Amino acid sequence: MKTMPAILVVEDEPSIAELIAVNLRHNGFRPTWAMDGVSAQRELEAALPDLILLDWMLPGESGLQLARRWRADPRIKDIPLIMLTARGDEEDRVAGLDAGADDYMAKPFSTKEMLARVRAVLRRRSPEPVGEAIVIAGLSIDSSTHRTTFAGQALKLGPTEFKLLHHLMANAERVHSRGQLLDKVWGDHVYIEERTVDVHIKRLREALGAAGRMVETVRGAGYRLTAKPIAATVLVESSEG
Amino acid sequence: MKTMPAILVVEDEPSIAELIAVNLRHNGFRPTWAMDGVSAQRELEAALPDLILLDWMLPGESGLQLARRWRADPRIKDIPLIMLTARGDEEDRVAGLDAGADDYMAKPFSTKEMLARVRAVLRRRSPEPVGEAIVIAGLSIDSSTHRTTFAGQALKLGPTEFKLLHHLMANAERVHSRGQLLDKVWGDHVYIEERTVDVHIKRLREALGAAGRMVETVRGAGYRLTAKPIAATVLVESSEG
DNA sequence: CCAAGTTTGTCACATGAATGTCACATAAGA
DNA sequence: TCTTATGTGACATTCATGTGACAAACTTGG
Repeated sequence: MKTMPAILVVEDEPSIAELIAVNLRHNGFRPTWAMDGVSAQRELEAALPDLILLDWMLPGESGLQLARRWRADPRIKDIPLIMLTARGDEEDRVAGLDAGADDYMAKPFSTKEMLARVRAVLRRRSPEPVGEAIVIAGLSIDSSTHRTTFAGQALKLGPTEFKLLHHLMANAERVHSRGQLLDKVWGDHVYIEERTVDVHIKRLREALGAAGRMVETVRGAGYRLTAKPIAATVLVESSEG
Repeated sequence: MKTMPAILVVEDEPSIAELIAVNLRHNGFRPTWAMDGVSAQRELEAALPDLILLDWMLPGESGLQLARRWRADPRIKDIPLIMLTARGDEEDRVAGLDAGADDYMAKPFSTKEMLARVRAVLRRRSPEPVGEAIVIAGLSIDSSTHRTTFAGQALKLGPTEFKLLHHLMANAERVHSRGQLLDKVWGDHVYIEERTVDVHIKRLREALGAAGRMVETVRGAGYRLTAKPIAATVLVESSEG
């Protein structure tokens, strides 16, 4: 999960809303809560979420009416929508789908089911980008096949080493501070010791074998992947300007 | 699909059928026409289309009955099916989707809508060639005869394992996340646990016997079918002193 | 319509890989 | 030499995956 998707939960029953929100938050989502159509509308004006969970029965304007209205709004109509209803009535289901819902859940539902449906709908709306292979000085990394080779020889990398190498190769020759690497490879919101990067750099070098020398340390600055590592003892005294 | 997708139109009203066929032909499809269940069946025996447009009201066997029957036929059940109905009756819609239709269109519909739905369903449902055998490293799968062999030996696969293997072989060497497999193998309107994929991978490996090693686990990413499994992994003993 | 067999999705548990952190070793710079 | 930055081995813990069991759904053959 790259970023935490924002999810607007429109549900008048506080206990249910809380249950949903807690579970969403606990699984990498950013839930916001509206208890009726008016406040939901206000939330939508403030910021567009990645997905809407909409209760069928609401005080004031019904969920169905809300869905219909939103589907007519160009800004909102492309946001995935999952309907929640107390009854498993088939007619409701059809009406909900007709109103533009992407999916439908009958209460009571399990936490797992909710998460599965939320993830499925999000997945469907945003197909994962297909990565291309990057090749630098005989070292090749391919994110679609998830394979790494050096001089035709397959290399075995762990998930983190793979992401780390991919980032370094996608931005070769550039120096990355430990903090930048943590943000880009691990993710924005993680709290991890910066020294941990060192350990993974070591593991990466180890896994790369002979190509490990391409991962250079820039003392005081961070790490860099370069096509032409300092192999020979030709020390360049001149200060690069 | 590089070639023009074949579409079987089952519709008793000649004027409507003609309208549909003309529009399809005009937009890069190869329509064939059947005016009732019997001739539709005959068409299907002759050649399997890439998609079926099925009218709800037919003389003789109803569209619903036909759909149910076809969904029970291993050869036909994987062909995308769009139901056409005169009225926008909600119960009909549910019944149609229950019978295994991939989509549903209420007459009258616009040409644009029809083409959009046809394209959407094709895009979703058949990124893989149907009817051709795929052979990779002695492992062969034939979707037209629904047969699988390894080194000439027939293998017995369950329906899900068959689809799973077919998708993996049609996109060999590529890594598929559990979510992607759920979308592509199980279908869009299904919501199941991601871990269920693991179980079916296990069953597939079991059924494949010696070829099971071709199904590789990519930790943290998903699964992949490869022609060259890690048989003789040359581990580089890093004795860097 | 029933009964037997098959397939399917889910769970609970086992297992081994991957991860993050520390302590200490080593190298670089002043 | 002293100080600081980085390399590295070890280790506890977490996490992803493998796997057997099981009930429900479905299929098949009467």
